[in-house]
Formats: sequence, C-alpha cells, structure tokens
Amino acid sequence: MNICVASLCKVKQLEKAEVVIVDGIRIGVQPDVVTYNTLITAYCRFVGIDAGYSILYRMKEAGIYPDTITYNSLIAGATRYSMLSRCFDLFEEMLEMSILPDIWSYNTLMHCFFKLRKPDEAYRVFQDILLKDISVHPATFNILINGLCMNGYTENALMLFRSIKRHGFIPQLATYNILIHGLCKSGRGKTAREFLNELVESGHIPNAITYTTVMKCCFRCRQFEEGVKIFAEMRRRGYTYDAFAYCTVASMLLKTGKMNEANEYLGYIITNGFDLDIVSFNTIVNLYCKEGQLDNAYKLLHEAEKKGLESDKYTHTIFIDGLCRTGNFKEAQQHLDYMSMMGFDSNLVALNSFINGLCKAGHLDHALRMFESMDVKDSITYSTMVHSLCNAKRFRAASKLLLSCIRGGMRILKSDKRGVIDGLRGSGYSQEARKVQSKIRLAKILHD
DNA sequence: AATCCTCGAC
Repeated sequence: MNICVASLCKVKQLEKAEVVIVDGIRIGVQPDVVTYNTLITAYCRFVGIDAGYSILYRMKEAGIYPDTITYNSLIAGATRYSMLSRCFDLFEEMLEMSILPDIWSYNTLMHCFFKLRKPDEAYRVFQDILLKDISVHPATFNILINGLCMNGYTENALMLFRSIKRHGFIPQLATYNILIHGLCKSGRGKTAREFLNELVESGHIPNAITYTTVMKCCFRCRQFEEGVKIFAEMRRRGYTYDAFAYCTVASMLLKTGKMNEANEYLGYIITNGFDLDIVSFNTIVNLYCKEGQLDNAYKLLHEAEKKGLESDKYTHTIFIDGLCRTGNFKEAQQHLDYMSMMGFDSNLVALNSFINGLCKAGHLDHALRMFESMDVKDSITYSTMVHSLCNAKRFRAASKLLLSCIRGGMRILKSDKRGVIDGLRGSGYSQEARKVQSKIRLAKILHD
C-alpha cells in the first residue's frame, strides 16, 4: 500500500492515493506512520501547509505517533511557503514531544533562513549543527553554499567550498552546479568556467542543470554564439526534455529584440507538449506583452490558471510592463495593487517598469510622485528617472537625483552622468555642473 | 537540496 500511495502522491494524484488507503483499510491493512508521512509531504507540496497539518491531526486521531520525518515534512512545507515562525513552532513542538531533530530538520531550517534573506541566522544554525555533533550531510554544504551565494556572499561561499574540500569533502555534481550558478550570478563568469573544468576533471558528467546554468552565463556575458552552441549540444545529448533550456534561449532573444526567433523557440515549447510551469508561461506571456498582444497574454494567463498554476510576482511585473508600454496605466495600477495586497516579497521591478512607462508617455510628474513614494530604489530606478529628466531638459531636478543616487552608493551609467553635467553647463548652471563632477570623482575614490 | 521567467540605458 505504501509504495502505491507514494507513487500516486509523487504525480499529484492525491485523491487516488486516498482511495488506495480506504481500499487498504477495507481489506484490513491500516495506514502506518510511513503512509501518513507520505501524505503530509504531498499535501504540503500540492495543497498547502494547513492541509499538511490536517493530516497530522488525522494520524494522531488514528493513534499513530508522528516521528522525525513527519515533522521534517511539515518544516519543509513551512519553508516552501516562507513561513519562518511555523518552522520554529514545529521545531519546538518536536522537542516537546521528545522527537529528536535530525540533520534534515536543521538543513531545512537553515534553508528557510537563507530564503528569507537572513544569512547570519542561517549560519548560526550551521554552527549549532557542529556544536551538537550531528553528522553533516553533503546537502548541508549545498544549502550553505547556495544560500551564501544568493545573499551576496559569493566570496564566503568560495572560501567555504575550498575549506571543506581541504578537509576531505568530495563535492557532488549539485555542489558544482550551485557554485557555478552563484559565480555567474555575481558576474564572475571566468571563475565559473574554471569550476566547470574542475567539475569535469573530477569525473562528474555535466547534467541539464549544468548546461542551462553555463548557457545563461554565456548570455549574461554577451557571448551569444557560445550560448547557442551549448543549446545545440543539449539537444544533441537529449537534455532538452523540459522547457527550461528553451526558456533561457527565448528570454535572451526577447531581451535582445529578436522577436521572430523568440517566437520560434516558444513555438517549440508549445508544440513539444512539455508540462509547462508558471515560469514557462511567464516567458510566453512576456513575448505577447512585448508585441503588444495583451489579449493573447491574458488568454494564456487564464490557461495557466485553469491548469492550477498561480501567477507570481514575475507574471504581474510582465503585465505591468506590457500595459504601461501600451499606455494602459489604470490596469497596470490594478496589477500593482494586487501585488501589494498579495504581499509579494518585492515589487521594485514592477515599479521601475511603471516609472519607465510613465516617463516614455511624457507623464514625468506622475513618475516623479511615484519615485518619491518608493521606499526601496535601485540603480535602474535612478537611471530611468535621471535619463528622462535630462530628455525633458529638467537638468537641475536630474542632478538632484543623480547626487542622491551617488550618496546611496549606487552605480549609474556614464552616459547619464555626462548628460546631467553637459545639460547643466549648457543651460547656464556651470557651478552646479562642477559640483556634481567633483562629487562623482569623490564617490569614485571612495568606491575603489 | 541545484537549472528556466520581470525593469533602465548602452
């Protein structure tokens, strides 16, 4: 029965799994702790954390005691939905019931901290693991390296990798993939390549994830031919069994304005009959939005929703960008409101898109109001605003923003700096131009 | 446990 339930749960057939359990009970086979643990994992994953809890009550009612794996499944569920306090509660509950947390309980908790951008706390969990003398699993290092990279501590991740290797740890393929991904993301393509060589030299065979990661790295560094070559090799080796690699190529084509080619790749995705996830849908929706076909974009969104997929912050950002490009600010605002209501972790990119759309349509003051209301801004926010103000010959306002951008330690394009200085000088504010220039120099010295 | 998706300008 357990094997049957497990395989049904794996493919999301929860109702059928329940039928199997009922049938089992009818012929006298009672579900045990393994059955319930399998169910909890699946319900947390496919339905929600509360559905997982309700299975916990069901098992308690049936007189089955939860074990470490029961709690690990629930902790993993809480991590999936970024519910840190739930993770803690479950940990406490475990200890109260004298169920000992194992390395996986700690791994998951660490993962949760990293996910919520609390690397210090995550590292404390790791130290706790060492202190408690629990034997470490290779996944512990993978989670650590990944978490450090994703939180901007690539250098520390590298040091950790080297140090554990010196201590005899043999990196897995996944460890290399994680490190290569982190290095690419922080713009260190060269070091990433060195690790790709090391991966092969140490006897690992690169998998689809390695290829996709390296391909994206090529695109990032504008080595388009090299990237497309990797894609061709993936096809040759049969590594294009899902839509992931196609999405990487299609997005690059979209970003570089090659609409027809992007269309071609997305056509493959559709005709190949891949089981599309929300990311693939977002990629296609983005193409429609960029082409101004908002109707088709919405049609696709509904299709995704019919499949039970939930739109994420990327989906709404793509729509906001597309709507602003067609001048439909009202509907774009509705998406923005929805994003805040849903409490997505950040809508910075969406706001940048909105501001850009307003500027392009000539609504500079509306854009400025939105700019002022933002509590988090990045270099793109400043770039967009400074550039647009210069275009409108509002150089003094542009210089004010440029200075606060520099004060915030953010980089801005050389051409934008030039635009402000030349503009100020050309409209008779040479003293202010000099002031801006010296501030830029000062910032450069401080930065280096 | 890890890969795929969003914004400015050049």
